[in-house]
Amino acid sequence: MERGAIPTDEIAGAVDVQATLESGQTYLWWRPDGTTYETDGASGGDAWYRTVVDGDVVEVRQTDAEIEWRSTTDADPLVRDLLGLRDDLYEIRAAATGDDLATAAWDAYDGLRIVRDPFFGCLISFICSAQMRVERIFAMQESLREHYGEPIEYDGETVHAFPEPAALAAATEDDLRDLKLGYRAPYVQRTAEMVASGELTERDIDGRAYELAREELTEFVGVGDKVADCVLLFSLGYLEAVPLDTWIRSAIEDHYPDCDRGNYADTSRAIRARLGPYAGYTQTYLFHYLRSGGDE
DNA sequence: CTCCAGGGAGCCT
DNA sequence: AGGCTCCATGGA
Repeated sequence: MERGAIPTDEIAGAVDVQATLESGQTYLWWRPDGTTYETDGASGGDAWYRTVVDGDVVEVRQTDAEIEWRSTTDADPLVRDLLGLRDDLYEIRAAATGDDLATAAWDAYDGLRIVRDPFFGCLISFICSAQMRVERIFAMQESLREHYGEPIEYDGETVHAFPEPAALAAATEDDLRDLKLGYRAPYVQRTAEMVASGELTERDIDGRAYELAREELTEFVGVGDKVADCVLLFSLGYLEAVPLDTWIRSAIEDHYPDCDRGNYADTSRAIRARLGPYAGYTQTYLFHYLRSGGDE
């Protein structure tokens, strides 16, 4: 096992690992100590978090002046990527053009960064997110890992990676329904099949102009505009992407009513124009802030 | 009991 | 393009 630490003062802007990993933007990290998000939220400040990327286990925790990591590999560059530590939060916040609500959200969770999840895991987890509570989305991904993920021996225990596309493609709809995926089961199976067969993959999407990339993503089964935006924002680094979910729609209704243009594409353009070039960043702060009851 | 959760597909006009 | 309706599951 390799270990290392990234001094926080090397990072442009604040870092808050707990806010980053528990704000509902990624479902691919978990606490290896078994404590859960939400219920033990206040105690997660110095907890370890674990994920698996390309067969390597990666663990991080935040201490006073460092982001500490342990891994099966030299994970320093990987951790910087995964947690958005390369984002210049000073610049990003300076470019944010919201209102009092946006300012309050940024102030409340300073240091929350946009993650860069691996593409396939991000895609599947957000397909699962449809009409589902945050806590249960975590549970569904854990179930997928335990049943279909490659086992890795690590520090005396067995850790399961997120399933490979071929593994989920080989599952049947009924298999996945048994894992309580509900009507999302066939979406997950068919999308996994598309990736596994090469019909549509990350390479066909990453790098394309934002709106084209979003449209392309909706070719996956179970992926509409909202889930596509989540993948663009939380995996591929399209920081302008604003997932229009129930929470941000409510915020638009209350705080930016003129941005509601009646359809997804036009409302998206209007809210992006309102929030600035890193609109997805502000959206994620708003989502976490509103969902945590900060607007009360 | 009803209502709802980080929506999307299928079908209709 | 825009407007239904249905879709599983579990907690409030």
